[in-house]
Amino acid sequence: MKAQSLHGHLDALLLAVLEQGALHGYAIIEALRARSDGSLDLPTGTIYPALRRLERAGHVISSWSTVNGRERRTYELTDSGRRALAGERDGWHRFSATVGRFLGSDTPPSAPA
Amino acid sequence: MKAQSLHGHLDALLLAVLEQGALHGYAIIEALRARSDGSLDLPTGTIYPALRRLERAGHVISSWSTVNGRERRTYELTDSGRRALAGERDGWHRFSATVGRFLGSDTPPSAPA
DNA sequence: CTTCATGCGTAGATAGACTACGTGTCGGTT
DNA sequence: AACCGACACGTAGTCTATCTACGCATGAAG
Repeated sequence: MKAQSLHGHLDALLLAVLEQGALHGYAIIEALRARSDGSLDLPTGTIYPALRRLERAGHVISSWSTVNGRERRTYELTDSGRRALAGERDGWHRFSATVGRFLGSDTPPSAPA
Repeated sequence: MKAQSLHGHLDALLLAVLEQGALHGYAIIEALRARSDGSLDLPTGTIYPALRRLERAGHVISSWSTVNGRERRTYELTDSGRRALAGERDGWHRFSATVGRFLGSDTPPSAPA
């Protein structure tokens, strides 16, 4: 999948993966890849700047730790981030409903949690 | 809605509106606005270049006509365009399913045609 | 005659993700 | 011991697609 199409929806995805628990950058990339069956294989040059944007915006906070001699920066959602996520979720639903109206809204209902 | 988020999906939308019949540029804009309840209000500077892209790609063909002393350029889907639309549709479904898996895939099923 | 809706079009700005680098550790292979 | 791949972070510059802001022209309405 062309991640090109992610334009404007990446922040929402990042907030969403962090909703289920704090992760460090590399793990976020793997989480996105895993939960999308490999469709979303985003390069570090996309993820790290995005995370810093989110941190500057106050939606996440980061903290360093050392694991196996490797420096990790772990990101965690803030309250502001949780609110932002709710907004992004809403925006996504409106967006996908609108586009779906043109391209066929029959998105096969993937099994919910 | 920020049309910003359309990035990469605009061509699909254009092909989709043309699927139901040939239209000229201005009418395409109105069709998008109408069928989206005003959510998609795209400026001419977005539409016209996009249509020319599609024409260069062979997905649409245009023809001039004069109506009420006004020059109109009417666009029509080609076979290639129809095939492209099928692909875009497929791509959209995969995309929205993937993103939906993270943001909640519960897109309310809007009534089909 | 001025203004608004219709209708086409281009040039330059802007935004957001991408490519291509660069740094360093750890573990396994040769 | 040298090397290479996985882990883990990060930045600079490019690229693509949409947007903003124009410009031109006709017809109808005030």
